Amino acid sequence: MSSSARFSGVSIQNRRERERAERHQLIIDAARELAEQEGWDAVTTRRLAEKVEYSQPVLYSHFKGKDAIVRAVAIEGCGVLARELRKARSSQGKSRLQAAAEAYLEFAEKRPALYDAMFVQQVDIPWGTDEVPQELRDAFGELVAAVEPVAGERDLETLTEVFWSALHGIATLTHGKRLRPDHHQARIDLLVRSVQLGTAP
Amino acid sequence: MSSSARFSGVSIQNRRERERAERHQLIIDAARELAEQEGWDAVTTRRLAEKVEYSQPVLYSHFKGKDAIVRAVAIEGCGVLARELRKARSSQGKSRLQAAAEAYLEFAEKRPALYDAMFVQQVDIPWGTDEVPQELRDAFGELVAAVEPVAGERDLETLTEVFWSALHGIATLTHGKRLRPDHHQARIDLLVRSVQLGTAP
DNA sequence: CTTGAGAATCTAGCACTGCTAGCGACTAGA
DNA sequence: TCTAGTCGCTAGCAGTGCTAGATTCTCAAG
Repeated sequence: MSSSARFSGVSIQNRRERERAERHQLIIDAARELAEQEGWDAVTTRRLAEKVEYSQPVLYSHFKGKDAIVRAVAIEGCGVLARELRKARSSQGKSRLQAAAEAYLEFAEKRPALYDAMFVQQVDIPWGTDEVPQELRDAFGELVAAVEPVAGERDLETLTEVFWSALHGIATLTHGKRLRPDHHQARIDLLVRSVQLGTAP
Repeated sequence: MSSSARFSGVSIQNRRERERAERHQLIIDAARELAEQEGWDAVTTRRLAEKVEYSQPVLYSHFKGKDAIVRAVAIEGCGVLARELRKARSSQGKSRLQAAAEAYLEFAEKRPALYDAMFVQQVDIPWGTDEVPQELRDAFGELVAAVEPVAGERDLETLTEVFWSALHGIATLTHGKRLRPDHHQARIDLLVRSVQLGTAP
């Protein structure tokens, strides 16, 4: 085998891998778009395959199953949420806590399908001691950073979990039309004030 | 038609209606049991029909579809939750708020399938201006009653919504293994304290 | 007691789901 | 040019929710 032939082979292999990675991303994007346009019920392997213009089995050469595709969308979504929360850090005229709460709930409201994949559908993303995806760490880290200034003597991580739970509860119950649509801002203000109040004076 | 014949006819009709009502309840109970034992994924129309020892179409003579069965289970579940919260009212040694929070989360943890039907799966139970089932009113009413003593000058219903959201968030995130299993009690205490703190001194 | 109308129930099937075995075409290296 | 081996496709399986149409059963009237 000549050196040029070997080089050519490697190059072709590289191109193949690149194309494969692109198609991998194409599937994730198509799934997210389909879900955002028509809901997760519309995301069937057949429709997804049609959207990416391949046959169904191709999906299974990239992902172990439909769940794995949803999981990939969810993890990307965590990255988006983390960036949104980071942007909110620098919003003027309100506390970090308030800004984070509003940014979080705005994300949940504007991208309900994405939010659903991330936190409502149980897609067993590793969360405990396992290898937690960086996107998740980032998102939770942003919440910790928002809570930190008001934690006072209270345990930071526990307080963040409670704050997050309240936001998550508001997000899902609002989406399910279980809370009065007006009073949305009042709930946010009340929550933020409650979390702030424990600060040591 | 003789008078006795008419009476007999009415009686038979009554018996029929009674048997029909019993079977209606049998279906709901079977669905709940199946869900609690093996999860909602296992609740298929076929397995449910087998469990009640009728064919599938019988289910559809009682309910418009599978969703309606889940909804019936969910509404009954709200009744159960309401009673649990009511029981917690009279627990000694802790505030009403604390007792309600613990009772709510214990219910969610001990009957995850039932909780899922009630508040996670979106089964569009009427909630807004429509005819809201009494069971739902009762359950939310119990939460309002628990929050009322500490509301102070804050809007009672809004504060209850926030409190409920936090409980719901903790319940679902705990179930999805998103929160640290130890620290459960710490989260409850922190939440209760935060909600209490706003009370006018 | 027989009979026939009407209700109650079941069988069988549809269109869909996630997923996969196995075939055929195409590619790349000898 | 020939031959491995990869690649993607067709076709199919077992399952889903749901329903049309046949069948069985019930019960009052004759």
